[in-house]
This record gives sequence, structure tokens and C-alpha cells, in this order.
Amino acid sequence: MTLKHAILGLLSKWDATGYDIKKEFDDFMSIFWHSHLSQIYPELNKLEAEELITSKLVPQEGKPHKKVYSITNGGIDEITNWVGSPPDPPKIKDPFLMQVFFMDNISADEVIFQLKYYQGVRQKRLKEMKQTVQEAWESIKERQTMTPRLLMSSAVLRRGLEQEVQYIKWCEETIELVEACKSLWDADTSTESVLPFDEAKELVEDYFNVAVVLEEKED
Amino acid sequence: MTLKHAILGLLSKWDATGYDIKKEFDDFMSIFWHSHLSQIYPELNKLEAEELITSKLVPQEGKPHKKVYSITNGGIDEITNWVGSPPDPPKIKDPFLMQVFFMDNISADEVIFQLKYYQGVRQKRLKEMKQTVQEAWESIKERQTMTPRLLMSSAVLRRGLEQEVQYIKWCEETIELVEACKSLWDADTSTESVLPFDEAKELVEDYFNVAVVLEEKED
DNA sequence: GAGGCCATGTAACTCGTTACATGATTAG
DNA sequence: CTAATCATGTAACGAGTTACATGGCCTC
Repeated sequence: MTLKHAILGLLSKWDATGYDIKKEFDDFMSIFWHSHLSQIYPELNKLEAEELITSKLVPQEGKPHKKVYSITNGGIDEITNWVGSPPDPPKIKDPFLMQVFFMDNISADEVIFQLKYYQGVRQKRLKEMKQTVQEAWESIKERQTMTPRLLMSSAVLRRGLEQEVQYIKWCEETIELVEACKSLWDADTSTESVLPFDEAKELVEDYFNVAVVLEEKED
Repeated sequence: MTLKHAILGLLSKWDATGYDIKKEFDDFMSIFWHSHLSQIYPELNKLEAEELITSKLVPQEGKPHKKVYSITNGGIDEITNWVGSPPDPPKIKDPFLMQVFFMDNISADEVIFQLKYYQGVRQKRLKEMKQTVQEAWESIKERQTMTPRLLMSSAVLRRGLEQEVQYIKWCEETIELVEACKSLWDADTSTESVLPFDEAKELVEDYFNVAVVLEEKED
């Protein structure tokens, strides 16, 4: 139940409509959250019923009327409490990594194609994020003020950027590994694998070591 | 709808019971997937009805009977197809990053406490993963064979490890940043922020640069 | 004697996604 | 004239979580 906190957190910064909230999710919070309007609107009604937020109708010309929500004291309590509460252990779902895990079912060339394609997806995402961060940073420099709010969002944005950079690098290195080990896929025809085990072993160990991940391997 | 593929993928490797599948999820696939037994069992029945898998009852002594599932040709088609199909763009949910995003609502000391706590959570996870990988790697070296299957799982495991390493590093660096900018939190009392903007700016820019994330910043 | 492991499930509920429904304004 | 943006919602369905139910065996 965290959509609740995503909304309350946002409303602890500015008043907003459901539509605004959706845009904020997509623009600045997509690193850690996403949701549909059809989920946001009912949630807003629920939060209003719980008296954590209030709304007022604002008529507009040439545009549909809008319902602007504000947080209540109860809402502030709820979000402050949640932010300070023990974080849940991470529960990751990454369908692409799952596809990779099962890619022994397709040919080496197809594996490389998939990795390249996904690398492109992530590269595009990174580019967009970089632009967002850049623009945000420019406006901070103009205003010449730094606040806890800006500091914490910067931290989260950096985490988002570095995650993308790393994923792209991983794709790159994994493509190289598969390229080097391609002959393993044709091994069913001969009794012995075309690539000798010791060579493959070396390649995989190097692949792990560039990631500085198994330093104390030999002790 | 990917639980389906998680199960089919696994059964494309070995026959297994619902219980086995759950353990495999938790032990080797937790990097990219998780599920509850109460979700797995009904899904298995559904997949059997769709004739993508079949089952046979195996009675056991001293233990409850078990239902061992095997994949059918239809199941193989389904999983092969899915693995080769265009990957979905990532949709991440990271409640801890969301907490961080809203941590301007609590004190700098509490922020640091939360970051340290979560760093510990991730460190524990990394340690467990390292052990799993080490054991898997030992048994591969004993068997002296490398296959596409082993190669692709290594790739995924490395991604999991490096993700943890990076998250831990990020916690560390973010703690340092908050430590250095602590005085921003007391700024409401004085008109001018205790930490001058230019100093804060420097700190944040360094923080971004250690992540090698905004190289082309000045051009 | 308490708790964990093996083993399978149902029921109730919450959360998340897709499709449907409406309707004016503006940019390409 | 088509698509996007602004703006709010409902309905149906699918996915995921928590609680409940059963029961023997083994370890601390």
C-alpha cells in the first residue's frame, strides 16, 4: 500500500490534481514509481474519505473543471511516519532479466539481438532522464537556493541515472561474453564442446571481475 | 502475465513440484522474480488445463505425496516464443527510493539512520547472494562443463551482484552528502541557509560526478 | 515442546491494468 | 482532420498478498 504514500508525499510539497500527480509520477518519480489515472482517481477519493486530504473544485475556461487536492494535518502525520518507518526489504521484478535467464532456449545471435535491443531501450531512457536532471539542475542554479527537499530529490535522481548507466554497461559486457562463447550453442552436434571448458571458465571469471564483484575469490 | 513464464522457464530445465518452484524462485531467481505458494499452485493448475504442462502424483514415505510437473511441447513453444519476443520497457517500483525522495520531512539524523539501516539490509542480501554464486561456481568447476544455460544464469547472477554493490555504494555516498549538508535542515530558523548555496552546489556536483553520470555537463 | 521443513491447497482481499465513456481545445 | 493535452471517472479483469486449513517428520 504505497500509492497512498506516493500521493501524500507529493501533496506534502504542492497542491495538485489527479492529473498533475500522474504527470509528476511520469516525469520525476518514474525512477521508483508509476501508476495509472484509473488507479489514482479512486485512491484520491479514498484518501479524502479518510480525511488525509481535502479537495476544492476549480472551474476553468476552455478547459475542464479540476479538483485540486491539499494535504491535511492527518496526512502530514501519515507521510512523516511512513518516511521514518523501517524500509521493506526490496522485492524486485525484472522481466527482462528473466528473459535473459531463459535465453539458452534461443540461438546466440538472437540472444545478442535481444541484449542490443534492450540496451537501446535503456539508452533512450537514460537520455530522457539526463535531460530532466539537467533542466532541474539549471533551475536550481538560477534560484540559488538549496533545501533538504532538493538535496533528497537529487540523491534519488542520481540513483536513477547510475542505475541506467550500469544496466547499459552490463548489456555491453554481456554481449561481449556471449559473442566470445557463441560456439557453446552449436555444441550439441559434437561430443565435446567447441569451446574448451578452461577457456570458457576464464571468460566468465573475467566477466565477473570487471564488475569488481568477487574480489575475495581466492583465499 | 509473467509468473506463467517463470514457471514454464523453470520446467524447461527440470521437472519440479510447486514447492520446488517456490524454492528455486527464492534461491536463484530472487534477483528478478518472487511469488507466493498460494499464487503458484493455482497457476500450475491453470497451466495444466491449458496443456502447457502435465503432472504425475508421486507418493512418498514419511513425507506428503507430491505432484511433479513436466513441460509439454506446447509449453516449450510458449517459453521459446516469449524469450525471443521484444522485452517490455522496465517499470520499476522501489519503495525505499520513494521514502528517500520524501525524507525532507524528517531530520538529517533520521535520514542518515534510515540510509544506514537500508545499507545493512542490502549488505546482508549481497552476502547471501555471493555465497549462492560461489557455491554454484564451485560445482560448475567440478563438473568441468559450460553450457548456454550456465552462461546465461551467470550473466543474470552477476547483474544481481553488481546491483547490490552499487546500491550499497550509493547509500554510502548519500550518507556522506547528507552529513556534509546537515545544516540545511536547521535553516528554517535563520533567514540565510547556514550552508552557502555555492558550497552546497559544489557538494552535489561532486556527488553526481563520482557516479560518472554527467560527463558532458559543461559544453 | 516449539518451530521449521515438506507438501498442497482455498478464501478474502488489495493492488494494478486495460477498456470504456465523455468532451472541449489546440497543435501539426 | 487527426492526434495530443487537459480533466475525471467507472467496470471488468488479472495479479499479488495475507490468512486460514491440514498434518506428519525432524531438529534444537
